[in-house]
Amino acid sequence: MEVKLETAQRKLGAAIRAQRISLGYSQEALAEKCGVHRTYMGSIERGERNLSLLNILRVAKALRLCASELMTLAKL
Amino acid sequence: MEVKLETAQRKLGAAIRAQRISLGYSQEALAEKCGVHRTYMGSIERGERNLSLLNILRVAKALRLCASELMTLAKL
DNA sequence: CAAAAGCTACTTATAGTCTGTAGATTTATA
DNA sequence: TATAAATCTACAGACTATAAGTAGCTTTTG
Repeated sequence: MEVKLETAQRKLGAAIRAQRISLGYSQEALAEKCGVHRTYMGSIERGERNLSLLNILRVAKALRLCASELMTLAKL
Repeated sequence: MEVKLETAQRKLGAAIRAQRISLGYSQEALAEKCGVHRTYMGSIERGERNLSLLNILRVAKALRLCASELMTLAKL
C-alpha cells in the first residue's frame, strides 16, 4: 500500500521548493548552501523527511528567510 | 570540558518554558498534552534537544500556538 | 514535606550521508 | 536536424549519527 506522507512535511517541502525556485537555485546548489547532501535535499522537498530544528534553520537561512518566515510560508 | 548547548535549542526551550508557565502547566502536564515523556519535556526546555518538525508541531499545538508563532517567540 | 524539575544512563527509532542508477530536459555542436 | 553532452531531479539501498523515548534517582522549590 502507498505510504501517505505527513501533511506537515509535505507543506514544508513545498514551501522550500517554491522559495528555492524563486531564487533560481538547483536542489544541489541549495543543498550545498545548507551543508546537507544533495539527495537529502530532494527528499526534503518531496515531503519525505522530518527535519530537525537545526536543519530547518540551515535551510531557512540558505533561502534567506528566518525560521518563522519559512513556517509561515509553509502554513505551519 | 563543558558542552555548549546550541543557541537555537536554548532559545526554543526558553520560549516553550515561558509559554508553558504562562499557561500554568507543569512540565509533566505539558508532556502529557504533547504525548511525550516528562523527562523528555524537561530536556527540551533546558535546550538539550534538537527537536524534529513533528515534535515542534506537537509542542506548539499543546501550547496553543502555531509553529510560526512559536518560532517567533523563540526569535528563530 | 511533597510536588516539580533536573540529571545520568541507556535502548530504540529515525534523521541524515553516501553511492549509484535512471529518466527527463536543456544546451551545444556536427 | 539529429545527437551527444551537460544538468537536474527521483529514487533505492546500505550505512552512520543522532533524535526519541524510558527508568531511576537526586535536587530544588513552594
